[in-house]
Formats: sequence, structure tokens, C-alpha cells
Amino acid sequence: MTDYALHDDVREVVDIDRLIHEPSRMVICAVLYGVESADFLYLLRQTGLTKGNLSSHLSKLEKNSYIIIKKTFEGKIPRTICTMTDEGREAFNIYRNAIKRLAKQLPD
Amino acid sequence: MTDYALHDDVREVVDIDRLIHEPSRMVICAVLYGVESADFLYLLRQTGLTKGNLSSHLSKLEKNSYIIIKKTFEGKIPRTICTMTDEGREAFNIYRNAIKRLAKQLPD
DNA sequence: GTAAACAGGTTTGCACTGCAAACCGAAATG
DNA sequence: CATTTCGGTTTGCAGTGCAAACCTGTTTAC
Repeated sequence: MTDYALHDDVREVVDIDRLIHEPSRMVICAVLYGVESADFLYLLRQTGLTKGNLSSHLSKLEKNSYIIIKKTFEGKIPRTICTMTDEGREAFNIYRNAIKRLAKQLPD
Repeated sequence: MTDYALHDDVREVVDIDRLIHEPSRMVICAVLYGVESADFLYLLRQTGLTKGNLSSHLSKLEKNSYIIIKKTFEGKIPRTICTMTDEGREAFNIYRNAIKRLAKQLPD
């Protein structure tokens, strides 16, 4: 067993934001980060998640103040609009940087 | 809401290997990938995990055939040696590539 | 009119998870 | 002797993600 020093950027991953690290939510966040806001059906198409899972992941993001969910009506049809908060954007930024540093340190 | 096409590499993250995606196990795997084998105490130091959590994560990796755990004695003291299997190495490779692709696609 | 289908979500049920803390046997120490 | 340390494993439990069931209103079919 020759010694192989692990870079701190790798070990740092244990402190990564679990809310975003969950793959389904990471995709949702990646979409929301890139737009000003998005409705439920758009997110459904972009993420490929089921309605149920999208709904519950959105609720979790909302409960943690990463997004705001506003329900309106477009004529007679309901419309659920999601917007990432500043807090959510900051968290996503931190996560993104952590992942980029991690990726750099993993062996080629 | 202007359209913002998500790259497939990002969406792909929903299929990522959950066994490795768990941060504690990702660190364990990163260590084991870099060495031929490592014992429990070495892993303990390198990962910074508690004994209990290290033990249970190792068991989970073993149950999924990502590593082999061999218990021996060094004189009177027990020694638990962990070795990554070929299957584990391949899984880690795939994971690593997925993370690198993801990192590339996340906005700067 | 009314039954059936559909749209847009939410809620539920449950197996599984990760973590902290408790536990364990053997060896060393006082 | 008893107590502590070493090298781990097991347990308890709150929280998780997923699939499937459900719900409310609207539209379509007859």
C-alpha cells in the first residue's frame, strides 16, 4: 500500500450541499439557474422526471428557500411558476464550483 | 421564460451510480482507486469518516462487489484490508467520466 | 345531460438510507 | 484486579426517493 495523498478538493465533497447533490434536483436546479423562471410543464419536459417526483422535489427546494413557487391561472388552466431565489442561486454556485474542483482532481 | 436547452450531459446525471454518488463513498472509492489496497485505519485517516460510518459504507461497497474486504491478523492486532475489484474500478471510471462531463456543462 | 377521459399537479406508502451513538471482544495499561 | 484503548460492528431512527394512487377541475363523447 503505497501512500497516495488525496487532494482536499476530493475530501471536501463530504460537505457538499445534499439538497442539490440529489441528481433529480441537480437537474431541476440547472434548468432553473439558466432561466428567470419556468413553469411545471416546462420543467417536466426539460428534466424528464415524473409529475409526482418533480412535484415533491420542487416542494423540497421551496421548503429550503431555494426556489419560490407561485400558482396562477392562465385563463382556466392552472399554471405553476418556479423561480430560483438568490439564496438558491448562491447555493447552486457553490455546488457547481465544488463539482468542478472535484472533477479536476479525479484522476484522468 | 426564454428557452434554455439543457445539455444531455447534465440530464444524464439522473442515471449516475448512486452507490458512488454518496459523498462518503465517493471519497472512499477515490482513495481505493488510487492504491492497490488499503486497510481500515488508513481509510479512516484519509477519509475523515467515523469508524462506524466507514465500516457501514465499506460493507455496502462490498455487498455490491465494488470492493473485497479481507480480515487478517498482524501478530495480535486485527487488520482489515480493502481492495477495489475490477467491477468497482470500472464503475468508478464511469462515475468519474460522468462527473467530468457534468462539470464541463455547468455554466461558468 | 352525464359519463368518461384528460390536464395539472399533490399525496401516500414503503423500502431504503446515512448518521450518531451504543456496543463488542481482545489487548494494553495502571 | 479494573479500566482504557484499539479496531472495528451493530443498532435506532429520522429522513429519503420513487412509484403509484389520488384529487380537482376541464374537456370530450355520446
